[in-house]
Amino acid sequence: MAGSHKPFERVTISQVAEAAGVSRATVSRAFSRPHVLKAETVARIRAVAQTLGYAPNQTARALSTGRHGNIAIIVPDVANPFFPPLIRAAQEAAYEADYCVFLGNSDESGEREDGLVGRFAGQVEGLILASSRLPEARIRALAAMKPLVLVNRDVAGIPRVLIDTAGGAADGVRHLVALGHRRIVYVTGPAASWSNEQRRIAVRRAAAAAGVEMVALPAVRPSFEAGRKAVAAILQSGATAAIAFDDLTSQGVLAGLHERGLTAPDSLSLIGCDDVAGPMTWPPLSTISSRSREAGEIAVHILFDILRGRGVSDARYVLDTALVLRGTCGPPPQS
Amino acid sequence: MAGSHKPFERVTISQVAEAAGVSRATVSRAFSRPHVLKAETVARIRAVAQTLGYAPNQTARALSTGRHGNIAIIVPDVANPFFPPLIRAAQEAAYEADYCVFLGNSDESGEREDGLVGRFAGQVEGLILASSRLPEARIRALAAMKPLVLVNRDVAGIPRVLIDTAGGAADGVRHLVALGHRRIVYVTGPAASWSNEQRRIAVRRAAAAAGVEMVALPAVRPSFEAGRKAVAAILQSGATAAIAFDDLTSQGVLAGLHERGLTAPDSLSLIGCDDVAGPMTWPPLSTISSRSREAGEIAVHILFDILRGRGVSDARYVLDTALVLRGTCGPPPQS
DNA sequence: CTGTTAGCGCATTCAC
DNA sequence: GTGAATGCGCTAACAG
Repeated sequence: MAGSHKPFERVTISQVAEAAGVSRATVSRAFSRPHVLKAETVARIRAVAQTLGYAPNQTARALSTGRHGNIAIIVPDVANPFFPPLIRAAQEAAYEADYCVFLGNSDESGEREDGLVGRFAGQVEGLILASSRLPEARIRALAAMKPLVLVNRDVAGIPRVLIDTAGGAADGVRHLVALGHRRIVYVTGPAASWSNEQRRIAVRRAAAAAGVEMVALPAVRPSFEAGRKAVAAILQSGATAAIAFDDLTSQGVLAGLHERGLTAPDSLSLIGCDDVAGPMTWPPLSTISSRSREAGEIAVHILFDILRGRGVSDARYVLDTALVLRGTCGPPPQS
Repeated sequence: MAGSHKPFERVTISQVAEAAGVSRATVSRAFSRPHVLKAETVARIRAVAQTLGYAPNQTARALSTGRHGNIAIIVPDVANPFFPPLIRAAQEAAYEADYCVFLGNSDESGEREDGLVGRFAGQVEGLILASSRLPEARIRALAAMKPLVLVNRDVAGIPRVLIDTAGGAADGVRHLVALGHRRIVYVTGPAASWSNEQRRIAVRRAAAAAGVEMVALPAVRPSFEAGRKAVAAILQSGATAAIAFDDLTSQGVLAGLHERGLTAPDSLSLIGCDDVAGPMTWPPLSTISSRSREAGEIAVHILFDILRGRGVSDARYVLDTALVLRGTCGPPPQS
C-alpha cells in the first residue's frame, strides 16, 4: 500500500537515493531534468519514489533555484461576482503551466493590498493586481521589484489588461437618450477605482454630447446594499434613467424600486455593468458586457511572458465591451 | 529613499549582518524572536535592514523551520456563488493570523483536486477541502500526511464543518405539502457531492413521511444552464413543485419557466438552496439558508487549532439551516 | 545577551 | 551518464 507513511513527515531525496542505489544528484535529475539521464534509470528511480511516496519539495527547490512556481492574484473583493470568473480563469491558466496561485482579498483597501503584496513577495515569481486600490507611485515601486500585471488599472509602463467599459457606457447613454431620457444618473463606484473613473467620464461625455443632463451619485462601495440605498437619491434627482457602476449595485437599485412598489423600466430605466446578473434578475437587467474571465486568463499569460524573459515591459491589452439590452430600459414615464 | 534597489534582487541577512556589525544569527533573531535581544540592538538592526531594503525570505525560513505560513483551500468551482463568501472569509481569517492562502479550483474533478493537493502539499501547513470530490479513502490518506479540514464532507475522524441543509430541505418539503403539493421533484447536484446526498435523502424521507411522491431529476453539474435544461423534465414529470440542489440551478429553472411563458409559483413552486440569489431573482427565490461565510471562517480556525498542536483530531462542526420563504412557493395550479 | 556551528532539501557546478 | 561537493537564506541548538 502506497500511503502508509508516518504522519506529517515527508520523504526526501536522500531516502529515494539510498533505496534506488544512486546518488542524490541522480534522483534530483530524474525529476528536474529527466532527459539527461538514461531512460532506464529515470524509470527505476521514479518507481522507487512512487512506492516511497516521494514528491519534490517545492520550498527547497525554490530556495535553490529562485523559481517558486507560484504567482499571486489580489482582488478588492472575492465575493463581488465580477472577480470569481477572473480568479478562476487565472487559476486554470496557472495550473496548466504548473504554477500555484495565492489569493489575496484587499477588502477595497490600499493598505491591505500593500500588506498582502509584502507577504506574497518572497514566495512568488509575479503578481496580478486586479482593480488595484494602490496609488500609482506605489504600483510603480512594486513593479520595479517584482513582475507585475495590472487588471483594470491603467498605469503607463506597467503591463496591464483593461476592460474598456467606456464604449459600452457611452452606448448606454445614447440608447437612453434615443428613448427620450433627458436626465441620467450615474451611480458611482469606489473612488480609487479606475473602472469607475472610466465609466463616469464616458457617461458624462456622452451625456454632454447628446445635450442631456448627467448627475453623479455616490454609492461608496459597490454592493447590493449600496444600490438599494441609492434609490431614494435617484428618484429625488428627477432623473428618469440610471447607469450604475456595476450589476451588483443595479440589483440593489432594482430591489429598492420593488420595495417602493415601483419597477424598471416603467418608473426608471436602468443599465448595469459587468453582465454578471445575466437573466437572473427581474426584469432581466440591461447591462454593459464584461469579460473578466478573459481578462484573468490574459493577465496570467502576459505575466508568464514576462517571466520567460520576453521584453513585455509595456503591454496594454484592451478588451472591448458592448451594451447588452435586456428588459430594464424603456421610454421615460409620462409623469 | 528606501525603494532604490536593483530590480528583482533581494538583500540577504548576511548583508544586514555585515552592515550592522553583528552576526547573521543576531539579525535573524531581530526579526523572528526580537524579545531575546537587547531592545537597542533590535532597533539598530531593524534600522539598517530598513535602509538596505531587507525583508526576511519566507522560502528560506520555511525550509529551515518547516513552517511555511501558508494554507491552501480547494473548491470545486470558484465561480459558483456559494464559494466566494467562504473563500473570502477563509482568506480574511488567515490574514489575521499572518498566513497566506493558496486557492485551487478542482473544476468538479477529483483527479484535478488530487493534483492540486500534490502541488500545495510541499508549501503549506494545512489544507481546507471544500465540497471535496475525492473518494473517502483518498481523503483519509491525505489527512494522514497533512492537517486537513473538510467543509461539507462528512468523513469520520477527519475534522469537518458541515452545513446541515437536510433540516431546511425537510422543512421545505413539509411547507410544500402543507400548500397542497403531492408530487415533488428534486433537481440533483453532482453525484460526488455530500451536500447533494444529504438533500436528496432529506427530501425523500420527508416526502415519504408526508405520504407524497418524490422524483429525482439529474442536473449533472450545478449551473444556471443545468437548471434551465431541467425544466422540460420537471414539467413532464407531472410534479407541481421542485426543490433544486442550489440557487444557481434554481435560477436556471426560473429562466426556463419564463421562456415558456410560465412563472413561479403559479405554474411551479420552487425552492433553491444556499441563499446566494438573495432577493435578486424574480420572483424572489424561496430557498434554504446557507452559511458558507461562517463555514470558511470556522474551517480556518479549526485548522489553526490543529496546527497549534491541540488534539482536534475529530471535530465535527455542524451549522444549522432554515427555510427562507420568499416568493416562489404557493399552492399547486388547479389544472 | 550574542557568536559559532550545522543543517533544512534540493539544484547545480565540476570531475570521473 | 553519473557521483561528489558546494551553496541557496535562514533558524536552531550549543557555547560563551
